[in-house]
This record gives sequence, C-alpha cells and structure tokens, in this order.
Amino acid sequence: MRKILEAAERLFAVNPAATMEQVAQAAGVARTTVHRRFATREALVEELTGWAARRFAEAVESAHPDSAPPLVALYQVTVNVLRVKTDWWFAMNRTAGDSHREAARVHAEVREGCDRLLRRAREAGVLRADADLDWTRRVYYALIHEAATEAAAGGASGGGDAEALATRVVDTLLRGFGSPTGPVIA
Amino acid sequence: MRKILEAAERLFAVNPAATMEQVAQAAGVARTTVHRRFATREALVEELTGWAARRFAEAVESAHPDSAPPLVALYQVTVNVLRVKTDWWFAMNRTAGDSHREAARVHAEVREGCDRLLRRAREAGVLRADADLDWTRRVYYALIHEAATEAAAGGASGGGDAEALATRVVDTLLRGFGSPTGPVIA
DNA sequence: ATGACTTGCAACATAGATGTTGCAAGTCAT
DNA sequence: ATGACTTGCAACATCTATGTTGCAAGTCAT
Repeated sequence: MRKILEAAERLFAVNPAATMEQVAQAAGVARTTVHRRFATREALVEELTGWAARRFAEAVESAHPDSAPPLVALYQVTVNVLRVKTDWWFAMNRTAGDSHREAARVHAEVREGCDRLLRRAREAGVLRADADLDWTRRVYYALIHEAATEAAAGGASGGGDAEALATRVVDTLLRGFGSPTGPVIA
Repeated sequence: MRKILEAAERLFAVNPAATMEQVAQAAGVARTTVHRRFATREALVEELTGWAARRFAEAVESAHPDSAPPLVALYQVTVNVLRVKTDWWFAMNRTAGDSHREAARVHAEVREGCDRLLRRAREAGVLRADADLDWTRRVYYALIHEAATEAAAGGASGGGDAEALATRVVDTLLRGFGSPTGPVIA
C-alpha cells in the first residue's frame, strides 16, 4: 500500500491525470490490487493528499518553528521539507483544495504556523520591518518548490544536498540576488 | 477561434484534464464547433501552447532585453509578461515540454534571452558577482508566476496593478526580504 | 497438510470523452 | 433572392478508463 502511494505521488506530480493502470505499473502491482486497496481513484487521491499533507506538516513541526531561533527554524524547516520530497502536495494543492478537507485543513495550519514564524523573524530583525508577510510566505513556498524540483531533476540523494539547497533557499529569501551597492527599484 | 483558445487557456491552467465539452462551454460555442476548428484535442493543445509561447516571447521581446539598461529591462519584461496573463504556459510547460516542439523551442529561446539579460545585469553591478544565473532565472520565473497567480486570484484589472506587481517582483529578486542589518546564512 | 490471505490475470460492464456525420437555421455578400 | 459559409443540435461510433467479479496460484502461519 505504501508502495502504491509513493508511485502515485511521483506520477501525479508529473501528470495529475495519470491513470490507475499507470499507477499500478509504477508500483509494480496489478491494477486490481490498486483497486482493492483504494475503492476508487478518488479514494486514492484523497488518501494521497492526506498522507502528503501529514508528512509535510511533520517535517515542518519537527523543526520547532515556534521555539527555535527564527533563522534556525527557517533553515531547518526548509531542510526537513526538502528531505520529505513531497512532490505531490504542490501540484495537487492547486487543483483540489476544496475537495480534500483534511489536506486543506493541514495545509492551512501549516500556513498559519509559517506566518507565525515569519512574524517572529520580522520582530527579531531577521526580516525587514516592512516585509509583506503574505507575499514573503508565497515566495518562500515557491523557492522551496523550485529547490525541490531541481533536486528531483538532478537525482539528488538527500542528505547533504538538502542542506545546501536549504541554505540557498534561505539565502535567496533574505538577500535576493542584488548587489549590495547596486540599484534598487522600490 | 480566438475565443476558444482563450477559454481553453483559462480552463487548462486550472485543470489540464478539462474536456472539450468544458472548453466549448467556457467559450460559449458548441463542442462541434471546437472540433471543427481543432481536429483533435491534441491539436487544440498544440495550438494553445504555441500561441501562449509566442505571446510570451513577444512580451519579453518588446521590453528590449538586449539593449535597454538591465534594471529597466528586468522591470519592463516583468510588466509585459504580467500583462499578457498567460496562465497556461506555466502549467503546460511542465508536462508537455517534449511533445510541443514549437513551444519548447520558443521557451528555450526566451530562456537564453533571459540568461543574457541576467548576465548583463551582473556585469552592470545590478546582480551580485557571485549570483548563480541558472538559479536566479528559475527564481525570477517563480516570482513572476506567483505574482501572476496572485493577480488572477485577486481579479486584477491590469494596467497599474501589473506595474506594482512587477516592482514587487524585481524588488524581491534583488533584495529579498532580509533586514539589511540582520543575520545572513551564507 | 490445511485454511486464511494476498495477488495477478482475464473477462466483463459501464460511463464518459472524443471524434464523426447530417441536417436545419442563421448570417453575410452579391 | 441566392449561394457560400458558419453554427448548433442530435445522433452515432469508438475508445479508454474505471470499476467489478471469479478463478487459480502463491505465501504464510498453524
């Protein structure tokens, strides 16, 4: 069953319309077996979004975002999330938010936790006082997604790579790419 | 025909598996009409990716990325792209890169143009000397996508909003969110 | 060896989506 | 008015994906 979920996650990340037959093949089982485990395709999708969301939330929670120093927490959350490699939640989150209440609830909670962390970071002087937290969080999410995509494409083997990527993500979030002495636009 | 493409673009951005019937309804025509214009669903998708790619390339080109001052070009490219609102190309670019040669070629050219612009920006001191151009470009694309998504969700009406969003995108790209006197991680 | 469980396979049924065809009505230019 | 073109509608054909069922083989614990 775990095998099926993992295969589904990989497939759906690339093609949300992947068939049950494709999932079965990727999992190395017969389609009947997939049907036995998940009564319908919808049930598989539901289970998968819930599973992905829980893993994501656990990755975030294990970084202690509410108690660790803001910068440390930011970095650790990023490392943990990159390690989990939940390719799926990002794509699916966009198209099925409303029909998967559990996953939507988990993501909403994670979002609130992220907002709290960013607020703490702002108060601690890690972020600029005028940083728009909503936009900051969206950018943060996008950066993680890009890093995860790059890791998946490069055949990353986890471990050290997740840490280097997380460093890159947090650095980009805090500093951007502009030259310290270069022009600014706003 | 234009009406059909626009409807398809909107629908496929949200659900790549949208049916021809849904496209027809969104376009306000009969499905037969859609089939008369596009022999197959695949033909519609092919046309759409090509159309979106061309519009995107035109938006970029009209900002004169090779001759305008780097910062100005960065900003103008962003404004133009946000104005075009090609929701489609981003999602589809991920799943069908290989089967749409024209679109893939156009995007590859735009990517090269973007790399040239970023290189110029680095040489001009707009970007840090150690900025990784590949990662910079990926982040730039992701920021545009986030801004476009936000505009679409907020029912933006173009014009002034595209400029404010572009300012935000370029500002985020250059400065990030960190406090000038705050800690750094790399 | 036996029973319980799991799995693959083959066959079948159904629904939905795609693609096709023919006809009538509407529009437009001459 | 007439011919050319466009469109919607209804009906049909085909295919694919999903879901279901029954059977045989394999695995495991007793």
